[in-house]
Amino acid sequence: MKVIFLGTPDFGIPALTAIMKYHQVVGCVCQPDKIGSRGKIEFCAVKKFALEHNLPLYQFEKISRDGVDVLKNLSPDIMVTAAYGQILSQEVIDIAPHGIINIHGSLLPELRGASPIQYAVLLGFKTTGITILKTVRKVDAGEIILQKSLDIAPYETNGELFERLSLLGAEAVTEALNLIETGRARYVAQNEELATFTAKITAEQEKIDWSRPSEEIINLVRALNPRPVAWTTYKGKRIKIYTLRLCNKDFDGRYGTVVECGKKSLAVMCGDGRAVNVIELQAENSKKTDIASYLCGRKFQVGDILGE
RNA sequence: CGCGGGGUAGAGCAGUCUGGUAGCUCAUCGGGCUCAUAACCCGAAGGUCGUAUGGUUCAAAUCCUGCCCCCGCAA
Repeated sequence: MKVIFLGTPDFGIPALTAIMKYHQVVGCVCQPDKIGSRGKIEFCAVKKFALEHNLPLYQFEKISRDGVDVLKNLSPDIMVTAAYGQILSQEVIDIAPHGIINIHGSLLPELRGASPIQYAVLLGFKTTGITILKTVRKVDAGEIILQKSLDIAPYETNGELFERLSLLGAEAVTEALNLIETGRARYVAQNEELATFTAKITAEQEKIDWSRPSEEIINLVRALNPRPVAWTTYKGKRIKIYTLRLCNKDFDGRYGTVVECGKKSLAVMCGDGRAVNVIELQAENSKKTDIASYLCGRKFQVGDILGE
């Protein structure tokens, strides 16, 4: 089939790679270039990939306004979206005879919206997966073509899960395209009553609230790893926290207090009376390091308070 | 020209303001103590202080300049 692929971050790369193998990619669409950190322009993963593989690339400020005619002229059989990042109008949805299918990183109808993978981790889900669904005007509400599930490991980070799901998404979309091409696809409506919604993680959420229970803090930290990373403060300076583990020792103290500080370990009290060990962190102006290295050059003392 | 911080032994940092032959913690190697140890004690090795082998100076990690790389914030 002639396929137009719409995606922006690396989530869609495995899927795009798989699609190229079995179909003709007549166009790639991604979000316009954005100014990255410190004013440099950064190309998104899909753009880099398209350039490397000589795929026709399109970047629309607003696809529903600027892209319809362009994409129509490519006469695709179907369009595939994977974390593209723009809401699609009915006009866009109707461009291809087979419409648009979307690769979504959750088991719909749970976790619709912008951040399904982060929220699966944030909420401490034990299982999640990939849903291939028909794109309709209402976000992530279309009929389901197929789903594949995946167990989430106890301390798995968003980044790790993201990568596994992107691979699973490639498998799933390959199967789905095959079903559609051979006319065997079945479309199953979602149960609207079970739908839950995820918004983008806000900056407000990134600051660790040590008064929360240990498990919740651990989930927050791993949900924000590797980006945008949870943080706390120490003596007025911001420290990013990449990895926490539940501490197996018992301590007393108010939340946010450093209750243990050895040569290679640091434990902080949480709101539920349990402590967590800081494993990986990053000070301002430095790189991410493990706690042992961190403590070589910077000292904490038992009784220090974090987050104030 | 968005704002700011940094590049010093394998690692993480101090020293830079107030120029004067480089220091701390961890790791490494050797030795000791111990029933034993990731613990403790003693000792050793390891750096032309990002780079131009640039400028100022009797003397530069430290002051001035160009370049490279890294990071935080804001978008």
